[in-house]
Amino acid sequence: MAFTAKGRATRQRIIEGAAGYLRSDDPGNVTLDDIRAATSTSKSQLFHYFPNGKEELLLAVAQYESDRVLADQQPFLGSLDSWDAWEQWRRVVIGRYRAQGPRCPLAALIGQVSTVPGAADVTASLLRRWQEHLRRGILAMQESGEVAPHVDADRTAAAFVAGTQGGVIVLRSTGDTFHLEAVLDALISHLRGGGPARPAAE
Amino acid sequence: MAFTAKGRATRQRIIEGAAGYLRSDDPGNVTLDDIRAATSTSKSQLFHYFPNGKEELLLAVAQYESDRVLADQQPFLGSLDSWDAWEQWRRVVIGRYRAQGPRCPLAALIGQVSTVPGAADVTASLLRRWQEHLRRGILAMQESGEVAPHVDADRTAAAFVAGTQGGVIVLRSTGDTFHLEAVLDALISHLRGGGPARPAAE
DNA sequence: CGCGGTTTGGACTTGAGGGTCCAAAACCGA
DNA sequence: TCGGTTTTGGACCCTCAAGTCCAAACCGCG
Repeated sequence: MAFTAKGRATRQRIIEGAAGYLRSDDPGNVTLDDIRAATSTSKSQLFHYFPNGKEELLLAVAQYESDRVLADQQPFLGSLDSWDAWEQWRRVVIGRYRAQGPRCPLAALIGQVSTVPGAADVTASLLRRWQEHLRRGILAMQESGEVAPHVDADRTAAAFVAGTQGGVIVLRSTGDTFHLEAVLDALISHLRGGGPARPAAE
Repeated sequence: MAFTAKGRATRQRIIEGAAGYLRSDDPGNVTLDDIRAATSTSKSQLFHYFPNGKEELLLAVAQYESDRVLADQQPFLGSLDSWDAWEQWRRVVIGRYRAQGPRCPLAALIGQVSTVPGAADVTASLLRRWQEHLRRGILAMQESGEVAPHVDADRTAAAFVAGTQGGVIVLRSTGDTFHLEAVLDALISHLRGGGPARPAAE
């Protein structure tokens, strides 16, 4: 089972080719033949590099795609330490998803392998990393006094994650970013405005 | 093609049976045989009542389920005219989805028929009705002076829709309602706190 | 050059599942 | 009761796609 350099290159080519295929035109159901065609490989190669078949292959692609999701939000996501950075981040997120349109390769993938146990892990891990970046950003803002100290950073980060996800979901069925923008604006403004449930006697 | 009373009853039994089956244990892929088993019908009945086959059947089930989504949030969703109503609504939503757990019959359905054109319509229609209820609620709150008049009701309603969707999505992969609660709290508190981007010179 | 391995091509098998069809049963109005 | 219509059962067909397998090509190495 030791792959040579050539072997590893082929494996990678399969993953990237499959990812590209998924990103191109909405492919209701992906078949191994589609992937074969998109990557100019043979059936035996697919099973050679992914012995557990389609499941394993799609999971690898999902992993690959999920890394891109966060990478695409950099460098802003990594240093949300000023209101300007937050605005930039918002811009990048909206731009990215507007460009992507109703197609979401990751969602499509997860949909196809939702039955296998590993799929949930990929999603969960992505969400966790995403949320962690946001949490750090909020903490940084608190340290520099731009966000009120009583804000629960983790919970607010969770709200951002949920909001973004929801915006993207809605985008998938409506095709426009109105909801995504609305929820991001609401949450950022909420963050600016001093956090949850200010005591009445403030 | 005119169904008698008995026929209509059978058709309905199929829809409800299929919905029940989808709601029960996570059924990766639904097959007509699954539905047959779950509803004690024969193949010919399925095609008799849904001439376009699986597609049409699942779409009908999706429609049925999507009506339930809103019905489950009543009566609160229909009269969000006090902070108390909003809190009750929040409670009901969270309770419903907590009970549902990571399974989302509607999402599962849409996933299966995402290729057929009608599927997007079912989702879009559901989201539109949902948002409209929220919008009315916000307007009512503005009329009674509980929400600042400069809040954009439609946009804020959109933020709620996106947030809720996202919370549910995250719930699907983590299994708990932390994110859903966080985003709902953030948005409600945002609403209470005076809305988006208050002019600096207020 | 020959010998181990890895890599590749592609024909073949297999099974699942959607959809068709016909005939039997039940139903209903006259 | 009778004839037409609706409803139901279930055997059958047919396609599509995952997975298997074997042999050929390739590649490095002594």
